[in-house]
Amino acid sequence: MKRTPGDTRTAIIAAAAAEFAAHGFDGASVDAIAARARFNKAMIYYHFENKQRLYVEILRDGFRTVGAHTAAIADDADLPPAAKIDRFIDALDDMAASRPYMPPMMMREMAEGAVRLDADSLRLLSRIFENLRRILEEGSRLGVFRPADPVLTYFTLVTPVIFFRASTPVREALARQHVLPAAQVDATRFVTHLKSIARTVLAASPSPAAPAKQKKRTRQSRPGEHA
Amino acid sequence: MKRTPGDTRTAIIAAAAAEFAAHGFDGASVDAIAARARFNKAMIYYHFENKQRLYVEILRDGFRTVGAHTAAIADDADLPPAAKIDRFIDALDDMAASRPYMPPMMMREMAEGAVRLDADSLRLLSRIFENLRRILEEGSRLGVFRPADPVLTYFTLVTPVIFFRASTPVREALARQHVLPAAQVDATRFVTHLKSIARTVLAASPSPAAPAKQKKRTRQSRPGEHA
DNA sequence: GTCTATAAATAGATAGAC
DNA sequence: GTCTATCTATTTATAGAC
Repeated sequence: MKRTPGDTRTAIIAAAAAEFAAHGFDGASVDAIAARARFNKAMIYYHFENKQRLYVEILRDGFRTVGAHTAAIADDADLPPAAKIDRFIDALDDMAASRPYMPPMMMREMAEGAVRLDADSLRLLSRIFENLRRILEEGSRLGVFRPADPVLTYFTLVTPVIFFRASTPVREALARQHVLPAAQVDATRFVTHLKSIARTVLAASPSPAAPAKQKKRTRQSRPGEHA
Repeated sequence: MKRTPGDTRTAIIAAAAAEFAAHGFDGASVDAIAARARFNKAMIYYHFENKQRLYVEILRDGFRTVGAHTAAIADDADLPPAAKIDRFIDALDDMAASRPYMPPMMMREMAEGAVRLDADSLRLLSRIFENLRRILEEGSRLGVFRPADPVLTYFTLVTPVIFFRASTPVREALARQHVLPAAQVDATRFVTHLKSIARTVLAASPSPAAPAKQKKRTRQSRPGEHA
């Protein structure tokens, strides 16, 4: 149970993230965060200015990570646009997997109009959108995507990932009550599904919806690989 | 400023819905709800057992309405499956428009694992899913839809509507900061976009995405529903 | 850096007057 | 039905010992 120096802050952040995700900003008490981190409440105020700064720091870190990740994808000169979309979706799902507290926190933050996000956090959040927009534009410029509204596309591709992962507990509860199909739908299948939708929807040509009868594309992007 | 009898309860519910949507269950104080309803806090406890019952009642009413609406759509023998999907999406968007507090409340409730929903509320919620499942099955049986996983479909079609409408304040804030395209994307366009995706994704044959030959039906809101 | 103790404000909920 | 006043628990945050 020995703690290495610098760990305290990290432990508090981890505990806070879990509490904020589960109960929201108001529902998560500083006491509960401290208890989960196995520290005293005063410790939190030693390391952080107040509850809100702690909260914002967590979100900001998440936004920054996805922002950097998706920026790298958008910048990759070797990657065709269709592959970039796949990677973009993967980047979101990777965040959700490695930071499971992010989807719930983002859902709540959207729900209350992002009132707790300062300008800096909003900028970081908007960069994710911006990176998607750039990919769409490149695809359109190269003629492989049809012109697509970035906002519409963002909400059809990004938010389902957030929602799906955030709703895992509810889906499991419904499955236990036998109101959902017993067969669990895992995130990997969902992501695959979303990618295929993205491909279909963004395709430039009046291409068919069904891949069944689809002629083999000569040498278009066939990006199945995960990040 | 005269109140007709029976209005008190309604006023409290309206105020509570707005507060819950904006601040969440824990963030919305009974005092604030009472103040918004222009009543005293004690009035709330006269009409409702406690804060949580009031909260659940609001959600339950919303679920029940969409559940009934979508059930009627699924049951409609005259409607082809593709049109039913359109109507299903409309039903969700109608709820979001007439009950703007529902999307935020649903997002928050998902985020915390629906811990406040009793079995009855969960049943009402699951009926919405069930109605979509029935439409998909019918379409598949009739050969006009490809077999589609109802859970995957639910999360690609339903959650974007919720998320999009719940995020209206944030989108507007970002637009004011000029980080989003100035041209506002309105809900109608988004719904149209979603319907076209649904059609493309669900199409059985390598058929065109265009809804060329759909019978025109006046899409009308259900009678006697909430203002 | 970490703790105990406590201040100060606010929460949900109730009693009882009218 | 509606109000004022209040009880009790919990909240964020801080002071100060070690």
